[in-house]
Order: sequence, then structure tokens, then C-alpha cells
Amino acid sequence: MTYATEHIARTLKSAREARGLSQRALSAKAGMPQSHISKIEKGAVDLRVSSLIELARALDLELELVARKTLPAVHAIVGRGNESAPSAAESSRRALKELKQIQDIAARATRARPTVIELAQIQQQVRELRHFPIVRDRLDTIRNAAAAVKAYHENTASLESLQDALVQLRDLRNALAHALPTSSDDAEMVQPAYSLDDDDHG
Amino acid sequence: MTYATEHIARTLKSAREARGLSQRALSAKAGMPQSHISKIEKGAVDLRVSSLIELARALDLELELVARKTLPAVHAIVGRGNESAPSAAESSRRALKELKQIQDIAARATRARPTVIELAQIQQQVRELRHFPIVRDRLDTIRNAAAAVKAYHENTASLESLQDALVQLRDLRNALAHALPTSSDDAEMVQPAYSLDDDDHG
DNA sequence: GAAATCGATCTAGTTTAGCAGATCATTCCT
DNA sequence: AGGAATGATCTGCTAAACTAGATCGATTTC
Repeated sequence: MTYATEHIARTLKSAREARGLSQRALSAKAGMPQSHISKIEKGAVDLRVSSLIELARALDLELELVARKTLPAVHAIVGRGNESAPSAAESSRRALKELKQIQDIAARATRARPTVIELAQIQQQVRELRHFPIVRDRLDTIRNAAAAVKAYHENTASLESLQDALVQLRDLRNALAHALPTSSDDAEMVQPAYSLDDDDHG
Repeated sequence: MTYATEHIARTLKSAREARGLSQRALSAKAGMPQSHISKIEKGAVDLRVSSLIELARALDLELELVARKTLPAVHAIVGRGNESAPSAAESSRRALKELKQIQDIAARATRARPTVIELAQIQQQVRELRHFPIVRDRLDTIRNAAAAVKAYHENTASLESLQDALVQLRDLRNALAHALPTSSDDAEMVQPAYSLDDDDHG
């Protein structure tokens, strides 16, 4: 009961944050009180399917019932590999913390200088990066970017260095995205579309 | 509210039938009263997520929240095309009825002669065939198979003709399965795996 | 005709999601 | 110090999911 429910809760929460929505903003979109969303994301409620669908729709997500046999293929597309990799998850925990820092600093810097669009773009990149399992050897890139944003915020660095950081983050995101198992690659490794139900000749 | 809920109801029902489970058998597996399952499959209730998950698990299904952008790719794997094709659905209604007949006759014949494994295999084939959108020009194959099973059941045909029918059904199933959009075919038509969230540079 | 199994439908009772709306502690910005 | 926005946490209240279990008509088999 608790495991799958919490998984959904996490998915909803991170989807909301990835879109930069507050609980209140989402509550308006989905047509339910913010207090309820808070409870949902904490896994404190066992929602009804209609609520889950409404919430998912507001987040550009869709509810699907997939055969367990096709799960690997589906996850390859949807992008999982997170909670199935227990050791990799640990290595990316530090990266997540770092990303969170960048987000904070960038948000602050944006309020100080709202005209600098690079700051918004950096926030966007970071938002997306939070969804990839970051490998250790890429952590430096993130640290460098964090330092760059901080330095720019404190007026000890030029706009150029900020743009550099942005490019680095974008490259990292694209590299990670392409590193995911693509459909063309493992099209033959994956469960074919026609063995949906049971096995033959039981 | 109603649309997506009913879609889930249909999915659950056809998954149960595909596995040859009765509502009572499923209720035992999922740990809920048969009366409740009946209501669920009729779309008369707005279930809680925990119930949906329990039910799905009992049917070897898994609940997934997928980004709307990846829906075409996911459907290519999971296998849709059913309810999205309104005209093709009509053409396969007759086929479904025919399949249902084969299932009935084969079940009866099996009880009469439990040692004939071909009968069980035919039932299995039919069970799987029910999940494909049958095109008109394949209907004859099904009709022929139905006649063959009936004739065998009534002792007016040999075991050989029954085996022929089985081979025909198997071939049909495989042909239909391969006719589905395979991953290798439209791998490039499909949403790439890396545009999960929003678009860049909003 | 009897027995079994199927899905649908009722009764009655308990639990809980969901709503409306207020409150609170944090945090950040002026 | 004040103001704005964040997420978490309360208070009723109502609607409905869920439980346990019995019953029903239809099929099907013996």
C-alpha cells in the first residue's frame, strides 16, 4: 500500500517542481485546495483515481496501466533507472543538493537583476537536470556552474562567465539525455509489443 | 472525470478476461469483494489509488505516470490503437463475437476430452487474439477455425483438422502482432526519450 | 431436474477522501 | 519592521469508497 503510493507522491511532487509551480498554483490548475495537494505530496492520503488524473493532467502527465512485461521498455522511454539503481542514487544525492543550491542562488540573483535572462535559463536547465541520475564524474561541472552563478551574484564575475556556466549545464543535460537508452538502440533488447498478456503454451 | 475512469475500467476488465479469471477469482487475489470488482468494471465507482494498484498487481499490470509527450512511444509498446480507431473497432466486433464462440465450443470440448492439448492451446490463442484489432479480410480464418473446432467437438472431423485450425490461429496471431507498429520501425517517428518535461528556452 | 458458476445488485455499516477556509512558521525582499 | 509567498497543519462537514455478506437470473454441465 505504502510503497507504490509514495512513488506516485514523489512523481507528482517532482513533476510539479520541474514545472516551477507552487502548490497553490497547481491547486488552481487542478481545481483542488492547496491543503489537499500538500497532503497528497506527503503521501498522507490515498487519493481517488479521478483526483490523480486531474492532478496528472494539470502536470502534463497521463495515467497508464502497462503490462509488467513491458515495464523495462516503458521505463526506457519515460526515464526511470532512479530507484532501481540503489548505488547510483546515492552518488546523485550530492548532485541534487548542489543543484538545489544553484537553484536558490539563481532565484535570488534573478530577483536582484530580473533582466538577465541567462539566470532564468540556468534555472530552467537545473530544473531539468534534477530528473537525471547524475554520475560522479559530472559533478564537477555542476559545482563549477554553482560557483559561477554565486560569483556573478556577488559581482565578482562577469556576465560572460555566467553564460559559460549556462552552456556547460546545457551540454551536460543533453549528454545525459542522450546517454539514456534510446529506442533505436535497444529496440531488439526490449520486450516486443506482442507479448502483452501471458506466455504461450502455459 | 468519466472518460479516463471508464478507460481504466475497460482496461482492467479486458486484462482480467485475458487471463481467464472470474471476478470472484480476482477478488480473492486482490483481496476485495466480488461485488466491488463488478462495480469497478462497470465504471460505477471512482476507486482509490490503492485499490487500483492492488487490482493491477493481481493482473500483472503496473500503474505508471508518463509524460504526455512520450505517450505515442509508450502506446507503441503497450499496444493501443484499439479505442482510437472508431471504424476499425466496428469491423472487429464481429470477429470478437466469433472468437467468443470458439472459446465456448473449445471449453466445452475440453471438458469432454481433457487429454487433447490442442483444445487448450486453441483457447489460449483465442484469448490472445481478442486483444488485436481484427481486420475484415482475416475474419475467414477465424470462421474456419470456429467451424473446425465445432466439427471436432461433434466428432465429424479428425484431430488433424483441429491441429490445422490451431496452426492457422497461431499464424494469424503472429501476423497481427507483427503488423503492429514495432519499435524498430517508427523509432524515429516517435518522441525521443529525452524531451521529458517542458521545452527548453521557454 | 439438480448443482455449479458466472456477473449484477441489494443492505447496512465503517472509513476516509475531498471541500472550504483559516492559521502558522519560514524565507526572501523592500 | 513590514509585506509577500512558500508549504504544512488544523477544523468541521459531506459525499462516497469500501467492507461483509446475501441474493438474483442466466448459463452450463451432469
